[in-house]
Amino acid sequence: MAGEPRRYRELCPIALALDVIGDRWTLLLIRELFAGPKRFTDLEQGLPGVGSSVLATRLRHLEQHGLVRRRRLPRPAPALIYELTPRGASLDAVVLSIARWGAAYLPGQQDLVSRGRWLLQALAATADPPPPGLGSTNFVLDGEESHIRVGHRRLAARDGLLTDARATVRGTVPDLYTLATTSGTGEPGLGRVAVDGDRRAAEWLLKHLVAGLRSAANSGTSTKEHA
Amino acid sequence: MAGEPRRYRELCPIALALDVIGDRWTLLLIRELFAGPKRFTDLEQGLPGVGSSVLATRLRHLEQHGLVRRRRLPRPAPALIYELTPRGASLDAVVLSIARWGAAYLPGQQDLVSRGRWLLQALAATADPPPPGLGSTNFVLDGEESHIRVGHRRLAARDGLLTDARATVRGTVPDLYTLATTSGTGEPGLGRVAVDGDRRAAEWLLKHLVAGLRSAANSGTSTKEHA
DNA sequence: CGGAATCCTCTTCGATACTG
DNA sequence: CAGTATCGAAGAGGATTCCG
Repeated sequence: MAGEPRRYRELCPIALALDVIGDRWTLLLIRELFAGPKRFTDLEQGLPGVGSSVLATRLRHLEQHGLVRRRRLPRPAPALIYELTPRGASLDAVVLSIARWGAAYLPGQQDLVSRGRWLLQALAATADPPPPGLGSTNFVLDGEESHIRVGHRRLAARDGLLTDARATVRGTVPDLYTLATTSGTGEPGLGRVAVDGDRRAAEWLLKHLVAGLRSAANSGTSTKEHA
Repeated sequence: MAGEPRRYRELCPIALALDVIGDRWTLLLIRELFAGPKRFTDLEQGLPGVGSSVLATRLRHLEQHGLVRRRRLPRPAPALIYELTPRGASLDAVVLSIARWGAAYLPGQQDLVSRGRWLLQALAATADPPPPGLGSTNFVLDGEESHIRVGHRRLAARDGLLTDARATVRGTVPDLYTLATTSGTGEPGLGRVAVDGDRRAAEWLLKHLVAGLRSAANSGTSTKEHA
């Protein structure tokens, strides 16, 4: 029995929004679903520390509010998956603005759980609109497969590999993190990551991504905070 | 003793952002500060139900992270006020995107606490960039003074009255709420609100505001949710 | 094996009371 | 006015158990 969930009861769009997406774990759960449909267990893996009970409660809440849909996959994959509805996907502006604001905290972090795709989502969120000719690229980071798709006006990071990617970048998450957050003098090139396929295309994409992240991280008025 | 605040400990800009602004009440507190500097007691009034202990904890947290600054006002006003730092003010994109997304929930609400300025913030957040010639306007709603300033590319709602406003709109919050959310056939005019000063200017501004709110509320894929 | 419900402990919240 | 102290209630975190 969850009882009535806590609400603000204010006639204010921010308060009404937070009644739906303001609970702990909710926006991170939505971050996971922006990377593609997920099973319950996938979500547990993508939200370290969440606890199955809280996750089930959040999923039910989001389903009731029409942000998430539960769907049974047809054969040959007898799995129950969760995915964003159009209303849920319309949170992209919210998720992007939070990711851009939070990018200022990315450099210099230690002792945090890391996932390749989180870093790719950060890079995609902070990137400028792609110049013509920039190509979608696959990534295998710490053995985890994901990709960055180059769309019309923005980049998007999702799970899995594309069949039509221009190149595949391989390495560890620390490798890419170092490449992205270390302000080497001039152009550090690829650092320790390796490339299959069109190396030029991968270099160009990475350069575009790193420039965007640095710009977002610096526009944070570089407050180092936390006495 | 608060102990260590709970953190996600993920190398992800969204998780790092939510470690700072994700706690209950925090974004609503920031909403209040976007309307101008506030004393502790003002904030309590603007956050019905918060409890002074939680408010003090949130303010300390935001101060430590460099989003909020505490300042002692000089004579003749021996008051301690809280205000946003530049880093705190850089949350405007986050607050705006949440307000726009949440605007879909505004129509048809009942039994909620209402404040004139919250509604003005909602209208300012969802409004399109102002056309040239649109003028700043004062509002007195349920006796509470606030205003909407017409800026370069956006509107902003704050507390208090401007000395150089084009007009003053007077009425109750339900009056303005009805005017804003009731899709009357064609143009409902001013409804029950009254205008001092340039009536044409006030009508134009209100028309602009209402159009923006309706557009934002409808782009929400009108899911009525919550069984 | 995936998808939870249950149980237990700990933290946080909300409300009231109290203090410099 | 600007908070701190306190306390019952609600929520989160973690492990285990259950069910199809």
